[in-house]
Amino acid sequence: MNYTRLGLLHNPIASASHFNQRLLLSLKHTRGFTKLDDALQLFDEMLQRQPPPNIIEFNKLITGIVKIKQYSTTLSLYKQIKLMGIPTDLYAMNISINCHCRLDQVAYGFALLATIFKQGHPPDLATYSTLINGLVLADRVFEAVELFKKLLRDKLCEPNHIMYGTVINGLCKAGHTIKAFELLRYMESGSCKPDVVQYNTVIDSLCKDRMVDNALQLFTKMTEKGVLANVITYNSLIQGLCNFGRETEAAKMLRDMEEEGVSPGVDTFNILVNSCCKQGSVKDAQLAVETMIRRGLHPDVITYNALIDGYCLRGEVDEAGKVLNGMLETNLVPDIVTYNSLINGYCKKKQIDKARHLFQEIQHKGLTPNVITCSTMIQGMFQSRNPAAARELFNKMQAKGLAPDICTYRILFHGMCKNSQCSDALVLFRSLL
DNA sequence: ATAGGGTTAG
Repeated sequence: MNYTRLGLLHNPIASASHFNQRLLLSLKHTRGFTKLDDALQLFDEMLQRQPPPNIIEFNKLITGIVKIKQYSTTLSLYKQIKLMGIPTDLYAMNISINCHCRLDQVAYGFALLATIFKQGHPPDLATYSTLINGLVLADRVFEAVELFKKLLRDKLCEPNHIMYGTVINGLCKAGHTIKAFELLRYMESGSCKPDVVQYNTVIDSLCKDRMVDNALQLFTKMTEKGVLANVITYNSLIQGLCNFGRETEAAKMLRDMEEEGVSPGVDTFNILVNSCCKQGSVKDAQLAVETMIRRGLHPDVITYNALIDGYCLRGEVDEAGKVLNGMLETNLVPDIVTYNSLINGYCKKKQIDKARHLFQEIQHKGLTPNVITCSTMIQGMFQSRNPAAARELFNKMQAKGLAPDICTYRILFHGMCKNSQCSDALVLFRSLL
C-alpha cells in the first residue's frame, strides 16, 4: 500500500481546499465588499456636501447598488435622503418600489404607489411595469394580468414593449405559455411591435414545455418579420434541442448562429458542455471547453461544475479532482454545487469517509450544505451500510431548518428497506400521510 | 439622461 499517494497533501481535493481558503480571503478584499463600501462612502460624502447634490446624482449611485442586489441597503439610503430633506423624484420612487418587490414586499410597493398619487404626480409606465413584475415575482400572476388589463381598460397608460414583456414573462412563468403566445400575437397586430425580448421569452417557454418545434417555428416567423435573433434566442433553442436528445440539430443551430454573425458566449458553450456530460461523454465536453478557450472565452464555475459532475457521475472522482485543481488555478471559487458533485462521486465509489470529510470541510469554509448535499450524504451512508448515521443526518438537517424533499424521502425509504428496516420505513411513511 | 422586461448551469 502506498501511503504517500493516499496522504492528505497529495489528495487533490484536500490541497485544493487549502488553496480555496486563500481565495476566499482575497475575495473579501477585492470584489463585492469594497465595491459596496466605496459606494456607501461616496454616498455619505455626497450627503454632507453643501449644497447637497441633485437627486439624479443619488439615483445614479444607487442604481449601481441595486445592480449588486443590495435592496435593503438601497431602501435605507433613500430613507436617509428623505431625512436630509432632499426632494426625491419618480425615478427614486420607482427604484424603491422595485427594491420592495425584490424583497418580497409587493404590498409596500403598492403603498408607494399610493404615495405617488397623494403627491399629485401620476405614476408612469415604469412604475406600473415594476409593480406588475413584483406581482409576478410573488407568484401572483393572475393579479399581475388583472392590473395590466385594468391599465388598458381605464386607459391609464399606453403599454410599451417592456410592460408587454413583463406580462408575457409572467404568463410563461405561471405555465400559461399559450396565453403568452396569444399576447405576443396581439402585439404583432398592434402598434407596439414585439422585439427580440418578447420573442425570446415565448421561445424559451415553448422549449421548456417540450414544444421545441413550435419554438423553432416561432423563431422562423420572428426572423421573417425582421427581428434579429440574439445569443439568448439561440441559447434557448440549443438548450431545448439538447434537452430532448436532438444534439445534432443543436450543433447545426450553433453553426447557423455563427453564420448569422451571432457569437456564442460562455453560456452557449456551457449548454453544450453540460449536454455532453449528461450523455456520459465527458471527453466531448472537454473538447467543447478547449474550443471555447481557443476562442478567447473563459470557462466559468458552471463550466467546471458540469465537467466535475460529469466525471463524478461516472465514479471518476480522481479526474474530477484534476478538473477542480484546474478550476482553482483560474481563480474560480467552487460553490456548493461543485462539492455536491464531489461528495456524490466519493459516495459512488464507496469512499464514504472522504465524502464525510468534504462534508465537514465545506462547512468550515462557510458554505452551507443544502438539501441535495444532505440527501447525497444520506444515500452514501446507507450504501456504506450505516443506516444509523443516515438517520442521524436526516434528523440533523431538519433541525437545521432544511426541509427534506421528495428525493430525500425516496433515498431514506429505499435505504431503510435495503438495510432491513422495512417496517420502520413503513411506520415513518404512515406518519407522513 | 437616473428607473421597469428575456436565456443558460447544478
